[in-house]
Amino acid sequence: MAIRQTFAENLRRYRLEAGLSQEELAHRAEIDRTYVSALERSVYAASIDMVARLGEELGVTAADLLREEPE
Amino acid sequence: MAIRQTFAENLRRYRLEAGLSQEELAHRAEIDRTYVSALERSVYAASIDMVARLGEELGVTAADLLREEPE
DNA sequence: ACGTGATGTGGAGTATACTCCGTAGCAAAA
DNA sequence: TTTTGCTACGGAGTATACTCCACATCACGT
Repeated sequence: MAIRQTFAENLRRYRLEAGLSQEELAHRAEIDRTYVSALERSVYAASIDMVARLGEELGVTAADLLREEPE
Repeated sequence: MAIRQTFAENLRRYRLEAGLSQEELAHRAEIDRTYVSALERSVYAASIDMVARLGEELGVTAADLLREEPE
C-alpha cells in the first residue's frame, strides 16, 4: 500500500501549494469532498481516472501524483 | 480516458520489453490474465494498487506506467 | 490438417471505489 | 461562548474494478 501513501502525500502537498481546501478541490474536480479526505488518509486505492482528474485541477500530471521523492 | 490509453500503451510496451506474455505477467503479479488483456485495451481504469503491482513485476514505477511520451 | 502459444471477448459473480447523507472535532475570530 | 472554515469519519447505497469461467481467433511450426 506504499503507493497509496505516496499518492496521499503528493495530493495533499500539491493541493496546499495550490491554496485549495479539500472541499474546493473536490468541487472543481466534481467529486465528493469526503472522498478527497479519504484519499489523503490512504483509505482507498484511487483509479487512474480519478488520479488524472485531480491532477488536472492541480496543474500536475497523474505521474506527478504517484512519483516518490518529488523534485 | 486519455490516461487509460497512456497506461495501456506503457503497460504493453514495458511488458514486451521484459519479454513477458500477458499470461506470464498476470501470473507473476497474481492477477487474472484476461484483466491484463483488458487493461491493454483501455477497458478499465486500474486502481493505483494494481498499477504499482504491475510496475513491480516490470521493473518500473507506477509513475513510469502513467507517464506520457516516455522518452 | 493438426497442435500449441498468445490474445480477445463475453457473462456472471465478488470486492471495492466512489457518492451522499449526517455528525463531530478543532482552531481562529467575534 | 458562539460562529465559521476545514477536516475526520461513520453508514448505506451505486458504480465499477477485478476474478474466473468458457469459447473463439490468429499465427506459427510440425
